[in-house]
Amino acid sequence: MDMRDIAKLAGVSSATVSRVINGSNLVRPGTAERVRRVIDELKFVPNGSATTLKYGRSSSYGLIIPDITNPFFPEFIRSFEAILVGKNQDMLMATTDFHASRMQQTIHRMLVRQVDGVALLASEIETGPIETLIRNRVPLVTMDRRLVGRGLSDVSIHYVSGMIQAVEHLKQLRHRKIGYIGGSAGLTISDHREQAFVKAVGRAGLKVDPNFVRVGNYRISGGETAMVELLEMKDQPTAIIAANDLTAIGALRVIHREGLSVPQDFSIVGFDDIELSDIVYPPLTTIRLPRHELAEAFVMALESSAKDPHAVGKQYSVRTSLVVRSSTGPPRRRK
Amino acid sequence: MDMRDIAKLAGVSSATVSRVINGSNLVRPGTAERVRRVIDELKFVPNGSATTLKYGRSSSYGLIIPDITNPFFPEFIRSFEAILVGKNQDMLMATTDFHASRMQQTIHRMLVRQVDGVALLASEIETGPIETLIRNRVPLVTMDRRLVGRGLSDVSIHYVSGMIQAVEHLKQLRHRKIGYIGGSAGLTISDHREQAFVKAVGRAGLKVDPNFVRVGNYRISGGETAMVELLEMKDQPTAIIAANDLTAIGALRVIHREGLSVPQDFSIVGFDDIELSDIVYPPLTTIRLPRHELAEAFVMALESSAKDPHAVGKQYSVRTSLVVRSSTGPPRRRK
DNA sequence: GTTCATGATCAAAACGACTTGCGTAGGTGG
DNA sequence: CCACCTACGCAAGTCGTTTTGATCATGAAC
Repeated sequence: MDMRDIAKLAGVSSATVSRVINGSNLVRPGTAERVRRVIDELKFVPNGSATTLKYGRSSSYGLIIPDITNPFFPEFIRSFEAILVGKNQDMLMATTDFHASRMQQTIHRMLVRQVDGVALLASEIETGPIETLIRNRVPLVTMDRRLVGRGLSDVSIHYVSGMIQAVEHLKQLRHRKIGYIGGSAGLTISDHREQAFVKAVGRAGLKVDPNFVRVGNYRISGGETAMVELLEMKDQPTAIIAANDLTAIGALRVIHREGLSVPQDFSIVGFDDIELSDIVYPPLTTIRLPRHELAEAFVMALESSAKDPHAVGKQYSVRTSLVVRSSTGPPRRRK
Repeated sequence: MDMRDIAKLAGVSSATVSRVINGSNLVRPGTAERVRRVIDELKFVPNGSATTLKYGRSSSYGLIIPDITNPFFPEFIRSFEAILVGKNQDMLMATTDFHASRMQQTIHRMLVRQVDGVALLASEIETGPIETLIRNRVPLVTMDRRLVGRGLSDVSIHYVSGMIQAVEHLKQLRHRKIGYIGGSAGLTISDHREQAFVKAVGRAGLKVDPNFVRVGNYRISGGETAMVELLEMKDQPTAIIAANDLTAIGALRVIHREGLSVPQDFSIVGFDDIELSDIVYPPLTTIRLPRHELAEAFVMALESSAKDPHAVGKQYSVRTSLVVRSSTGPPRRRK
């Protein structure tokens, strides 16, 4: 069943049917009504691939994330999709599971599908895939890469703002020795977060003890091993900021397992503010990364680049801020 | 850039390029190599919409879920997507957020995109959308609806098997009064779970006290309110089975908040076995719903229906089984 | 009653990949 | 040297929608 069938049954040409569907005002109301009735009756749905073929645009965006199991992403996706639905755009989602080959494959599939743009939230970005996109004039929006170019925008996260609030908060509680458990080594995103920590501590007039800075892997397990290491040290921090909430939760678990308590023995600050952070015990003080604003920035960037793929992209920024819950408090006076 | 450009540059015809891309053996290796080089150099990607238009199939499946924020779904999606990637199929994901209008819209968009089939994991299924799909000969696979037909398959979850294990486990621990916190009222999926509970309790030779059976909403909040109600009763169950893990976690939180402990005061059994259930304190004994097998069943059903959309679908089934952790134990002798 | 404007509609071309039947040039085997 | 095969080229047609310049109808103005 195609538009011509509809046209025949409604006694018009396929051009008129097209006009009705697309809301052109060059059709008499009566004719439009007649056409619409036939469409409803036959439950006709236009063939999108024909339109895509004609226009070279599919009214869909690709979304690439590393790991949908990290609760941060579903919360982002929900906002992202909701915004797109409102604009009659589809979402083609793919996860890389941290494999470069998956990334290549994914991008290829998105090109085949003629997506109007790609949102890339995976951090293990190599130049190859990016070039492929640029070459095919598909706008790309990255996260926290801080590089823009033709058809290439970036949404960076302003870690420092929230980090300063967090350190300030801990300082007021009289913490002086603040530790940090980072993300996976070798990712620029991990560097950014750590730099923000260092900067914030410096601004608070405190010192960063390199021994108190550990690496993690953005997952619970990473927080656990790092915390175990910290507990083995003679000199220990009294407060710990983690690169994300899962890492903080990992630290939390180890602390509890050792019979210690939060925030009496350690104050813990997470990062992201995933829903989970309000559920664990004690509810996590954390630096909130607003998912909805992030999604909005991505969509805005995608749209503006899709409109003019030739233009140079923009740099967007999303601020972070502290959410105080119960995992932070004054340090216990140690012996 | 299209196939003809490649053809020109490689000094062959577009037919040969097509043959190379699709791996026909009617091309001399040398020629194929030459063509491939040009493709790589120009980073040419064939236009999928042209192919889709020609063949009426898009090599992509739709996936509709109610709420991506429920950790059950990301874990499912990961498996589902991984399987599809292996088959060179794309996934078009959409969430309904429990709105019927979103569902309609979503299905319409999937029809426009010419998906080869739809996996519907949302429970608030009305007949309208389903009919639309069937009318357009798009295979549909539902979850736990237990109805099949032309182009309509179903993957049901064998709740009873795991439920019997759970009740048996509790019985051996000497629990006699087992409560149940269900899912949202009015969903067939909630009925199935509750029926499985009733059946399992009956088979264990125990009785179901209607006062011990409460409704929830598949979220933490539902588990909380139901648990509050249970705690207000004079006669209380010693063990509680929940319709899903989030519900169980909600119950857990209330119990802790009241200064009681698990499993000393209450044994708690969840359902699903989301990753979270191993993270909360105490780690949750739960009835595992194997996500990967579920995803496999869905893909299998989709493929078989896509191959022959005219045929009557099949009924698939996925078994559940108990995972014992630390939230269950012998009941404390009460005063 | 003719002309003109204008609004409504039509017919045909275009988008890009793929197939297909046929043709052909070159090479191989008998 | 004939027959056969292989590896391609060529050209046309297909998928369904949108756009275009053209055409038709209607009514108003003269």
